[in-house]
Amino acid sequence: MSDALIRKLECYEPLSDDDRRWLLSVTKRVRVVGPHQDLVQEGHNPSDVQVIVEGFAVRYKITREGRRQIFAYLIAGDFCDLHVAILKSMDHSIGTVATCRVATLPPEAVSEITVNRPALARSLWWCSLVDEGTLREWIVNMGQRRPAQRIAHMICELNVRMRVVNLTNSDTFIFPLTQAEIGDSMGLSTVHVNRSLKELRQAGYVSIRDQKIVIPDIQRLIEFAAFDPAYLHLKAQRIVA
Amino acid sequence: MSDALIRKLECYEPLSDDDRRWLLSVTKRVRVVGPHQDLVQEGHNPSDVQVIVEGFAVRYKITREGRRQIFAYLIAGDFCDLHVAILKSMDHSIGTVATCRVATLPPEAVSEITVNRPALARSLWWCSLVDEGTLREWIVNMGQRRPAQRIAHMICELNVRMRVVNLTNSDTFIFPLTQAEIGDSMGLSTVHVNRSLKELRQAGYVSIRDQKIVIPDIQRLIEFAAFDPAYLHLKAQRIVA
DNA sequence: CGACTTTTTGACCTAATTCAACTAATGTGG
DNA sequence: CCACATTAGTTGAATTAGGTCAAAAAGTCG
Repeated sequence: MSDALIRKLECYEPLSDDDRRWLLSVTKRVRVVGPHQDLVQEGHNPSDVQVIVEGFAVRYKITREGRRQIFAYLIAGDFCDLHVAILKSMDHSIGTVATCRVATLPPEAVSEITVNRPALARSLWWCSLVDEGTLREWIVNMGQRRPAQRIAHMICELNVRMRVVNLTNSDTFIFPLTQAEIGDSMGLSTVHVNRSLKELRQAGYVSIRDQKIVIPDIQRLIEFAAFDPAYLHLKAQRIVA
Repeated sequence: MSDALIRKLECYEPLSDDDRRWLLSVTKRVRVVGPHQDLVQEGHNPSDVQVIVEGFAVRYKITREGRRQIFAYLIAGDFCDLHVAILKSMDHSIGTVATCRVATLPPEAVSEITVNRPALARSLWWCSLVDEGTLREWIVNMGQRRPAQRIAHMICELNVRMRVVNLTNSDTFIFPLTQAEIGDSMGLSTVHVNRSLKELRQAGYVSIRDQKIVIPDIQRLIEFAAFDPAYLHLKAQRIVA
């Protein structure tokens, strides 16, 4: 279960047995957080670093006008707040969508990494650079792609990330967002998300049913979405598609 | 001139005299790059880290369909490619807009920082976290704000950043982007940028003329744009507005 | 079962794009 | 320095993509 993080990190560089063991031990204690709960809130300053072990969460911000923008999806193996050591306060919130199991690394674990485990530190740095690349691609998506293509692109990305942590090997995975939440992610109205999904479904690109995404032909979807996974910076090409 | 970087870093934490001197010496040699040149290209893997000393550049990506999305503005004191040490290849390009003076840090300088200058390393980490926050806010901007507000928000942000590096103290600064380039930044057509700018100008919020932005009343603009600079994580509040 | 949320659909409307023309600026070579 | 070429900004009109509103259908959960 909690080896998602390890699987992910090893897409960058193999870990030593010792680092692997240490990570397992330090992420062993998890708590369960129900759906639609905040893991961290904007303005707060958590002292611990949280890692999603299982479930689905999102990074989001609420504007003064009360509109919500979601700008990242967090799945097993993803860090919530690596920034903690440097920044004084969160500039956005993180909320669960589905029930999550969350591990908590105390500040000592973080300093253990930075001081004594340089290989791990490099891997975490890689994570945060990939997150940054993912944000950039998100912007490209919102700015330059038509709605259906936009959703398709997001699905292609998630499919790759799910494969990395072994949550799919057949282009089918759990996706608990509502259409309203997809809309808040992509800057679209709920109604238009619904119509775009219908378009995708009717064209045979994807279907979302019972909180599950099914991609009948991933190559066709990649083509349609103009998806190029370079920004995920995976070493292992086999994972991509 | 080249103290822009120092000014910026000191928004996070004061530097030691030694670090300050070292930074000055290492960013002393600059080259001049004309307008509309790439400083780094997608897919390439530069070995040096570049810092903008003067001028204006953008991070961008071209989609398969040939559409350009700009997702970051680089001004004096900004790093081009801190990722170099970790990632094998750039997932986007950086191009000048106006003529730039660019300093180049060789790989040795980077390892000097990570190995012997932990305070500097922390400051650079802070830079990269702020960049990340800026990307998130960019997404909020594109997804949730109306065009005129979106442009206004971008201007508020730039105004703060310009003040940090001493490129304005009177809410007036050089802004060399064309309306087409603003459009590519914000996901808007050129025509609509033009109309939104007209709206902003007529309402007395901002005017862009001769490559210069003038903000008559920054508080009014901040209010209109719903701008909250928390995501820039500046220690010195006086800088904000 | 009944309350509630989510999905789906239709009708209407507005915001934003596209197309096209024109003006204003900027730059270039003779 | 001027004539010409090129790029950038401005405006109007037509079109369309996407949003809003409203209501029904389907699914979820106590």
